[in-house]
Amino acid sequence: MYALVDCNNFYVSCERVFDPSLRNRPVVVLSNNDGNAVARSNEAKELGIPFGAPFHSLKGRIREHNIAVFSSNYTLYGDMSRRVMDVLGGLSPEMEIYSIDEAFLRPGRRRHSEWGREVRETVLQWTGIPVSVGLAPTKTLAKLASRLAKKDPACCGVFNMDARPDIDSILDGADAGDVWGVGRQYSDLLRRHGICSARQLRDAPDRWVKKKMTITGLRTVYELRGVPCISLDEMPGTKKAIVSSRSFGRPVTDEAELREAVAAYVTRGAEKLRGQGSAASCVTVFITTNPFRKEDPQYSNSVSYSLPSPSSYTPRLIHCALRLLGVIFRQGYSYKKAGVMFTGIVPVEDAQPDLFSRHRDTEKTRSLMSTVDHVNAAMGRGTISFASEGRTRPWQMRRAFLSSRYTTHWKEIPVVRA
DNA sequence: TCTGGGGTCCTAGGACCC
DNA sequence: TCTGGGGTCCTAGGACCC
Repeated sequence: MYALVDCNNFYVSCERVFDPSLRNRPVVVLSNNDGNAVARSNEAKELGIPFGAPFHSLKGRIREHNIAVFSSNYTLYGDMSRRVMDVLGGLSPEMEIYSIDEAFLRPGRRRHSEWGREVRETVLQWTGIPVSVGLAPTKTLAKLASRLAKKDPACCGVFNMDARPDIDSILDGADAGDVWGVGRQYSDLLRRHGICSARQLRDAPDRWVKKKMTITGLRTVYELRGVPCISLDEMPGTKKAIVSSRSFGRPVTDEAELREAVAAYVTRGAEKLRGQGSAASCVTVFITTNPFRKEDPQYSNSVSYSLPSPSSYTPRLIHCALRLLGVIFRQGYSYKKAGVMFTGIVPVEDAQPDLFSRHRDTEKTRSLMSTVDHVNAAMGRGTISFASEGRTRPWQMRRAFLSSRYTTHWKEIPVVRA
């Protein structure tokens, strides 16, 4: 038996915890750079604002309906997520944190529906975040169940598929495209073959599914039949690729600014690398102009370099990335985005040094980086930064509607008035 | 002025090995 | 008429997830 616990409109809910005036009001949260709507309150969904709608296309409706708008505040959402997961961890012996706002759990021995209601109430009371709970014999069905828990107000946020005798009609009522693992492409393909509902997908012939949707698709179908094929992953492994990239707040034409941005992205990526005890043996840098500005000349390029020995030493990685940038940078374009990717990731203790190279991570470089990481963790990110990242950073992303970091910064803590 | 930022897995095909 | 058989590794591309 699996449970999927899913935070309702998570980013919006985080904002609402600290600003009760947002309740019952349409709220949207924008992606990085205030680009698109990535979270919407139910009221905003009812106004017909789709997921991913570009902010600039919403301005009329925002004024008209007095919609509250926020920039993404990942410091806040990340910390609220940690709190929710802490609570969930105490309510189940086994847990897989699946995303910032979802976790798979094994319900205890208690009656499942009752347990589900307790989860919901506890998380709400302890964190202020409303969640939905889907219960089913497989993860895929549990995902579906949590959707249904949200859709039907009568189930009060908990949907236990096991307790339902009418499973066929439940699957009849769900689109095949709403099944976990079926995206746009497969959804279109299935529809062309007359498979529209989750039930039709469940009952499709194995051989056909395997041929069209590979082994992954066949697993999904088995899971719809109640045969568990996807197990709980309690210990997510180390990442195999680490990407750090951002769109700029405004077009960037100057190579010096691009160099600052790339250095800053390397710094972030290298922190992540060290955070999981890894080193990277390959660095990739990419830059691109704005593909939406069709009238502008377009250029994008990327280039990789294999390091003589794996590294997680920020200065070395910055040095390497800036040289790569020099290879692909072309004067005369307006750049919109740049990024850095680390691959060939190995555990630090397995990193094979190069016999002939002086450029290798040593005890000294590691302890320097560890000190920097500790200071930044304790005093806030960027307390120690690299000169090449720049000070003013005019290229930084737009975040015009940012709320406070209520839970992680003393100066931004909420004030209670009598 | 204006459109996000991360990740994973699977397969086919080619190079190469004995 | 008939040109082996079995493997590994790597990459690119395509699908998916949040």
